[in-house]
Amino acid sequence: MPRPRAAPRTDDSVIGNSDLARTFSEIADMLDILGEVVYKAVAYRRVADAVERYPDDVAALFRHGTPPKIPGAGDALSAKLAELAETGHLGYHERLRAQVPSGMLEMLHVPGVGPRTVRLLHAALGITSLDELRLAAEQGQLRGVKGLSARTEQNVLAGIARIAQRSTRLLLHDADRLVRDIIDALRDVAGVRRLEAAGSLRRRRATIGDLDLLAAVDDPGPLMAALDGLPQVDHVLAAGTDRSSIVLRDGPQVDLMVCPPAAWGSHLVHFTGSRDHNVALRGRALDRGLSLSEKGFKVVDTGELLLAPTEAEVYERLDLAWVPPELREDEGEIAAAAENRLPRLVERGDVRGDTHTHSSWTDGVDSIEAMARAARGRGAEYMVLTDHSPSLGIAKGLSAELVAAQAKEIGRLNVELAPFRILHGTELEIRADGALDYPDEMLATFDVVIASLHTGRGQPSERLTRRALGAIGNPHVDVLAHPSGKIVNVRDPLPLDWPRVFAAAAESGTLLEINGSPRMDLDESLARAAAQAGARLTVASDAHRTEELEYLDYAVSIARRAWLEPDQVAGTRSADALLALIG
DNA sequence: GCCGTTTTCGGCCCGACTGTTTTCAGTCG
Repeated sequence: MPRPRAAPRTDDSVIGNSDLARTFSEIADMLDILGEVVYKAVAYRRVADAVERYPDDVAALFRHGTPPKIPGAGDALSAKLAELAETGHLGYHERLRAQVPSGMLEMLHVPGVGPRTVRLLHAALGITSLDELRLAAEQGQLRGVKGLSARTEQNVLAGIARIAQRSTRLLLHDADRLVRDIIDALRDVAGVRRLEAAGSLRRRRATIGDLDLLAAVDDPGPLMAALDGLPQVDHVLAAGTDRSSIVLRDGPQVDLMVCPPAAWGSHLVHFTGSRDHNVALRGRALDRGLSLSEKGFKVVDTGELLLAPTEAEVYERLDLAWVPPELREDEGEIAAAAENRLPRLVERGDVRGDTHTHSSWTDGVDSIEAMARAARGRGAEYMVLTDHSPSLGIAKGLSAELVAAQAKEIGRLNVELAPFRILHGTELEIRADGALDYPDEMLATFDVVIASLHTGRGQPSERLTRRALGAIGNPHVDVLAHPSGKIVNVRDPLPLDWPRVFAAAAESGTLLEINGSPRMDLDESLARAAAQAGARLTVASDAHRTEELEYLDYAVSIARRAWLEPDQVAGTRSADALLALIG
């Protein structure tokens, strides 16, 4: 399962964070298949997660003699990280690979097939790959293995067929739409008191695996029946009294959990996750003589069950402040909640203007006026219109003459739409050679200049970094837009040297954009690192049509996951204060 | 393999559902 993307490799590193994480994760799977004590695999997975989310290049830090403190890595795993970082190889990993072919790791992806089953299939039938497994199931060989049946064969074949469908995770934007439709269809079913999205959707992760729903009901029967009967349902995976899983025609799986209203709080905490956050909460409960599950708190000594109707009551009993869902990743939020120093996260309502929008003057669909009216309708006080500069030919970038004409049009609209304001900006191309697309005298005429890298993406890290630093260092450039250049499920991030970029942005006061379009760039780990380096950020929609102005909400979600407070986000200011800030 | 305001050894989070089973292990979230 993809996680928040890690820092990309820099030029002098031989192995990136995601490569390190993948190796450790593979070791964990192999240990499981070999039947090692489970906690060993747990330890490798914990370190894999931590490395994946680490904001700096872990291997480079090892090579520079300043090894980072990775949570969960003791002497043994730190030594293995060091070996991998310095040589690009890990002897231990290679020895395990000799015992467990890579095909056996792929078999773990089949739903219902875990390490025990993989081991069993290998021992009984010599199966070492997904293809061999499919063949054996098709030929009816699995039913001959003790503990397996003809039914297992069907499940395995169905599972293998589903693997291809589920290869990419849902973009948050699409998941929202699917869940909204399902909730609308089920909300009025008899006996449903509450119905909400939970899981990674509620935590507002950029990509979603399964869709999780929680319902408080008087009687689960009608709701479960209604779920199974939805037109968008392809088939039912599992149906119990407390939970049900279905697969939608579009591919994603929906897990619906039901609970009595009196246990809503503990269920919502449990089903919102993340796994690591929940594990930490349950450990904290045990410290207090309580066993926490979705049902509530069980007093260990007496077995008495203490219900938690609200989330706040769950956290309160653990001596914690209520933790916003976006922070529930076991990334320091529990300690912060214990010490009452959780951030006052930026909210959608704090944001007064959008700093990146387009119109039909370049590659947008709607007129400037339509965009402005729609933004105003969504509660904005202002928007920055940032149509493209000329060298981005595909986007009909604006000549100097058209820029002047656009300024006139904006002046006219600002009279008409006052007090709403359109600030005149540009999305300025940072050319492949690092030159900027308009001369400085012309840049000085814009209210706001946001600079972007769209071309020369294949350049080495140092060259890309120097282009970004060049733009940041130009006094007329106010924002570095979608800094990593990634697009979710489509395009990998550029391998910039982030510590240098963040330091330069903090020094010059150049804002770093959090773009809420399907780019979702910066992501939360980079945005958090940027803020910790002292840089200020801005949230923006990058809308090319009025409907896309809602992307601003997604940028706010990333900002919240990055622990940002209102002051750290530029657009929480009035238009005048924003202009004063970027001076 | 990690870790310690009760611990340097003995723990390490909890429950539902499924399948093949006569009481439970494996898988999943």
